[in-house]
Amino acid sequence: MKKTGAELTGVKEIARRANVSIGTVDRVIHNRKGVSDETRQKIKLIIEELDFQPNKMASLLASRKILNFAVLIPAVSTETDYWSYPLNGIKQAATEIKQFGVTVKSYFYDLDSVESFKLSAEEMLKHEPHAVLIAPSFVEESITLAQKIQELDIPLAFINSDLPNQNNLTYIGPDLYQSGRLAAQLINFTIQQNDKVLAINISSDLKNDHHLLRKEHGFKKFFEDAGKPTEILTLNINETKVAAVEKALMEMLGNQPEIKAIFVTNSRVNIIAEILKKRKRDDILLIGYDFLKKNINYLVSGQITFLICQRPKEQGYLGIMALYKHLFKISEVEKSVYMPIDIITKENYQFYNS
Amino acid sequence: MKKTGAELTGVKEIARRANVSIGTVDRVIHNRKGVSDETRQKIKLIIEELDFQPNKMASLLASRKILNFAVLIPAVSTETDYWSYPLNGIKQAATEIKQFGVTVKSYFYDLDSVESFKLSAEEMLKHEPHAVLIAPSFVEESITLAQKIQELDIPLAFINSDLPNQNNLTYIGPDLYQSGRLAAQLINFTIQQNDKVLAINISSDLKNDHHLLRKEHGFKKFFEDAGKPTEILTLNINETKVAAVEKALMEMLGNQPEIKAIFVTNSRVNIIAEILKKRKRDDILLIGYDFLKKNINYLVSGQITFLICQRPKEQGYLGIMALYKHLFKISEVEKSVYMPIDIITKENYQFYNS
DNA sequence: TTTATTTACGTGTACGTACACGTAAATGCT
DNA sequence: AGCATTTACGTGTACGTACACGTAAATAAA
Repeated sequence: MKKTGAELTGVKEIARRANVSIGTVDRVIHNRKGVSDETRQKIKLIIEELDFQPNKMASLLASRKILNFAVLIPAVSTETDYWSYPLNGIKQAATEIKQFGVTVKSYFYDLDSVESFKLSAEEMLKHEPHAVLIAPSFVEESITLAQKIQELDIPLAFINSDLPNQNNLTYIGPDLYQSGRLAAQLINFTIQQNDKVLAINISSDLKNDHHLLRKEHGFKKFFEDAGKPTEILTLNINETKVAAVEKALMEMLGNQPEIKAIFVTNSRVNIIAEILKKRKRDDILLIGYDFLKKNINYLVSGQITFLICQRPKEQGYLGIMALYKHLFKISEVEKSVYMPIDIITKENYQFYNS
Repeated sequence: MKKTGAELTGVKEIARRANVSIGTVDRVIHNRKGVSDETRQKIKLIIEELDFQPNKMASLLASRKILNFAVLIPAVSTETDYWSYPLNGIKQAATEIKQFGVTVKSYFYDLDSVESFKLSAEEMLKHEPHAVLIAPSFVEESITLAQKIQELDIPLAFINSDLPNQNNLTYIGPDLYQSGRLAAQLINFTIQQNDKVLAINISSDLKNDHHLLRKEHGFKKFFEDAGKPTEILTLNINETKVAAVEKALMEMLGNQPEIKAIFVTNSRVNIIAEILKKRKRDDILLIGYDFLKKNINYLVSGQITFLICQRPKEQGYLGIMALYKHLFKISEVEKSVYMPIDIITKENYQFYNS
């Protein structure tokens, strides 16, 4: 640990070289007025020459900023612990930037209730955050919220799903279409000539679940592009209860005995796995989404072969860090960050620190 | 941006509550002597009560530490650009922690020359780094180096491959055995009853390349555990030139026409891909390692089906950050961090920011 | 008992930047 | 010309911590 000797950088050195006080240098650095064009230019030149980078620690210390970030995401439900992963990422980021004077407060909404979204959003805005991270599950309400946030001139980040043209700072999340294609590719490896493939959407609000449609689209497009004659069937199930799903599934499988692979377009793949296990249908390849405990269990026991996963924890982590980097001017933030599309199997799940 | 009002935290507040000066509090915080046990206890109690966390910015500023990190990794060779990825991660980390007074200097060695390793290591130690990150490719020489580093009481991190019992701060890298198993699992999906599988090791120094052996072991163990009668052949090639590889490969394929899948145990899978393409053997499934440009090209064109990858960039990034977090006491550092084992295909490579 | 040493503290300055305030000089206005 | 305002700076203090230095009191050594 060496000490810094007589430094050749810093506002003091700049001031010395320009024959002005550090106050003037400070004004130039922060683009404040009160400096003659001549002096300003001279100082700017010296800053360039020295490649001066303000000492972040000193700067943060002196400015004693306190920033409050707000997060609006779905609550962890009993049905799925998916949102616990982004939340963990958010918490980790919060821990890391706490020392820089940033607090992160999370607000939750119920995925089954638009009303809860609106209420939580309102509550959040009441606290006048300096930056906002949201998972815009409900399209219309999210647009309304995004516009309010924009009027307040607060940086906004989206995770998990994107909303076009909302002047948001960044979007961090999956490319749904492409993940559907990947599922198709994986299935395509094991499929024989006359096998059929089944895509299943399970959601209590099917028509509004744009996620599922994008994935299904990518899935079908792959086979189309591959020029394969493979028949792709679709099963939409409007309920998430096992009994209802079982009824629909078994009817389909009864009518279509050639089905040899099933693609479930979301994390509810464990419901299908449970049914297949019960019915002893281990001849069917099953592929679905997300690193949930339930799903991992079926991955290990063999009912599920592949899980596709897009780093939910990292989405939360990067979302917060993007806001931080923007506000503290650490670096530029990318408008869109698409997460890698990970493939999880029995043989690599141990190392997936979701 | 709110200002901090009258704070209830900080050494000053602790000093006030304990009826001592901040100097005494400072001594307690840094476990220095010169404080009576009684006072020390009182202050420690108050610190706990307040859950006091020293202001990192102020602390860094006041201590004006300047730390030099040294990195010793293989040079980017013309044959493979693999090491450009860890290097990029290292550079990114360097950029991020530069503002905290850390400089990172990289030293390179030639993977074909033990001598170059020793020379670079010596050169590195001359500069008296405060922390060291190395990729210990040569086992014996690395152990010698690790011991020297330990004597100097400098924190040491390994990436890419581990060396047991070297008192290193952390290891960040792949689990080779398990990645071999994963390759086997992927191949196992498409294999028919009587198909044979070929594992190929390509290295100019086969007997010392412990990486390859670990992977091959995992690969074979999978089939063993699965209780499959699949025959696994092995081909060791001591040269990396296409002509030599081609001769060995074609001879093997000629003798064993039932080979339907090939597993290359390192990034030289592109050599095999080139040969298979030339010989129009697209009936063979090919799987290998690493997100290199050459490999990605064959992934896109279809010769290679899967690439297994263990986030080389992240290894470099995390290695540096681990040293940083340790020295700045940001957080505890894990002894071993195994990277996720990623599967790259034609359908997801676009989003793999290696 | 006197002197030297150790213990247990307090004080002051520094780190590099931010920002409020002060103030000469220049300019504008009537 | 006389006064108000603006321009273009300089100065001082603060941020929270680290650390060197100073010093009174307690203890040990003579």
